[in-house]
Amino acid sequence: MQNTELNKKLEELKLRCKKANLRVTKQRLEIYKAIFESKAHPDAETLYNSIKNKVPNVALDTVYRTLTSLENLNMVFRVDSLLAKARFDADYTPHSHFLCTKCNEIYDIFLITAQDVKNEVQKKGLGEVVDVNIQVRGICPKCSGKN
Amino acid sequence: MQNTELNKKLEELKLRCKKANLRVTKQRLEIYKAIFESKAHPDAETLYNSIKNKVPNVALDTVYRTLTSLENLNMVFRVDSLLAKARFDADYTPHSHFLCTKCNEIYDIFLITAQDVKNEVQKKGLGEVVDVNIQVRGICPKCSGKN
DNA sequence: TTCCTTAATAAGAATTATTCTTATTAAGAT
DNA sequence: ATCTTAATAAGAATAATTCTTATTAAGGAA
Repeated sequence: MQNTELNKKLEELKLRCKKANLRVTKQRLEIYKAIFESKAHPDAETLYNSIKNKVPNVALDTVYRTLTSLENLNMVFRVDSLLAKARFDADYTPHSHFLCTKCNEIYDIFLITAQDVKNEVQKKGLGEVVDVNIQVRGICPKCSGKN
Repeated sequence: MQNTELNKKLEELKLRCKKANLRVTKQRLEIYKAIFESKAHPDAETLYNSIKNKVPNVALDTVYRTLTSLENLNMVFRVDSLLAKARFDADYTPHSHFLCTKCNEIYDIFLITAQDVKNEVQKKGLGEVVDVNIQVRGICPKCSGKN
């Protein structure tokens, strides 16, 4: 059996939909799959284009609505990108983002933990932490030297 | 003599304008002053309203253009806020942001250093770091308990 | 000071990401 | 198989930001 990881996630998504009284639609599943399978932290329009073949006349608006519902189900999250378009990630393993200011690619960085930040903020009573976003902007190795 | 800190900054701004062949305009100075004096990480429209009395018929577009030029001069930076509107900060002392998801206020947190993150990324050769943004989202003490 | 070049501005149109409106479709409970 | 209503497609609307153009003014030169 292939794609065990993805299938597990899809089952989890279905479960959470049911718990939240949301219907399991082809659009929700396909959009989730597209995010899960991409390493590029895609934006709404990219996702829209990548599912068009599977859901022929899907509307861009549906992608936006679905992204919001997936976000509420904690199946994906919005990457704070300083770019015009919102971008999304389905990978909840603790990591941070390196955003290349030349090519706009977002790379995952797995050596810095947001958990320490969370603990510290919580400990000092600064507020109730929902999530921590550590984002590094810079020039990626591929782009350094260019232009 | 009052506002020594602000005056120093304004002199620095003038200096950087000259170096970059940018003209020192009343609009640039007033917009910078408004950001410097605010602790609220204001957005473009807020700044627009707060300088209207000093620059009566300033255009919102000028605020946007000026913010970009101040950003290029490294006099202000964009706070990555996950909100629709971009928000700005003139405080370059190392700090992070706590964004309250209820009231949308952005609080400065001075106990986490982005420098360590920068060093680590650079050391591992992941890229050339321009800036690090550590952002915590959550509920601030004022808002917890509400609703 | 006055003149000159041109960067910066004001005004408003245009653009673009995102959200809303409405009629239609289909998920899933009965 | 039927029914209720959440989710959808289509396209209009909204709102943040940027662009276009004519005008103004910063600041260097005369």
